[in-house]
Amino acid sequence: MNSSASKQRLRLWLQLLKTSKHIETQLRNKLRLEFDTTLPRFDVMSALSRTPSGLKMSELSDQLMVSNGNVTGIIDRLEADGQVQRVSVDGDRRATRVQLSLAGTEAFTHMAQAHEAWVDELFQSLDETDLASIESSLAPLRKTPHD
Amino acid sequence: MNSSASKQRLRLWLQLLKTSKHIETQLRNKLRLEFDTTLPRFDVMSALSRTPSGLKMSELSDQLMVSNGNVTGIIDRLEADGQVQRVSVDGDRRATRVQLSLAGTEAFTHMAQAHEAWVDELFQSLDETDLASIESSLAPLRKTPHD
DNA sequence: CCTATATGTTTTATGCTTGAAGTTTATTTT
DNA sequence: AAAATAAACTTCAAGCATAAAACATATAGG
Repeated sequence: MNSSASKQRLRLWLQLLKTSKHIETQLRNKLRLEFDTTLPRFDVMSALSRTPSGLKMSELSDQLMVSNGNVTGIIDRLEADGQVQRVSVDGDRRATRVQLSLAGTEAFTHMAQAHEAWVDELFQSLDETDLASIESSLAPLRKTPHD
Repeated sequence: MNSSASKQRLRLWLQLLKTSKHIETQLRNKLRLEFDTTLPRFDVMSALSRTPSGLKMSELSDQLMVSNGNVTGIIDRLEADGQVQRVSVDGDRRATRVQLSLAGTEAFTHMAQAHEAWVDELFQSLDETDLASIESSLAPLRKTPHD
């Protein structure tokens, strides 16, 4: 029962969480002030922008790691605002594919540019060595142990 | 405009976020299944447990980095369940101090023990060198640049 | 076939979260 | 001391989030 390593892991987790929250807060504020939008909406649009042909609802919730019902709500609102559209998937009448509309693509292009610059600034303190080392340390954390 | 470092920072941010979300999901599930509680409730109780004399509402929202109104709601529910109690602060009738009740302290003791073990397991892949190096890299991210 | 089971999405109930506005009490300014 | 300002909470409206149930369509197995 290596209690000291255990405590240190716990402390790292709390710091990881706190850091994420801090960055999220910064980005949320900027998105609201400069583009009058929210982080969840931005995240959804970002995922969609990487696949112009669109993503199924379930693919969206997988990628964003949020529940299905959650995605339904966000897409409902984005669709009402004309930023995305639901199109039917042929060959499967259960599924829906969601894609950015023209307006959505246009809006996202501007936001993405600003967003990248904000992140760049927030992460200024890290040089390429730090980046690579943290990335490689984080990767195994996303694998569930022993299964 | 060092675009490559900028892209790498963005990628790190997305991975940081994804990692936090993954860990949070694991912990949330275990808290629900084993203790029938939620992560926000656990976080509040954890903060309170570190200061038996209690914390003011504003101290809680500072520490947890959530809004005031949010804390009000969580404390309302915890209080209704007898896990915490609001006590008045003498010398300032605006403020409230919140502290764990006897039942809350008892419940938290069990949860904290399990929680530490879960985190220890989720972070197994990191040894003390990794832990120290990540901790020191993360710290500057929580300082707002130039101010 | 046709029943069972699995998949894709939405709905429902409840709780979390935010930002802004409101209330009450303290502190500062004039 | 009165008026302005600030601080500590709570309330409110809207959106985000989850888990579980419901619904609709697909895919298998007998």
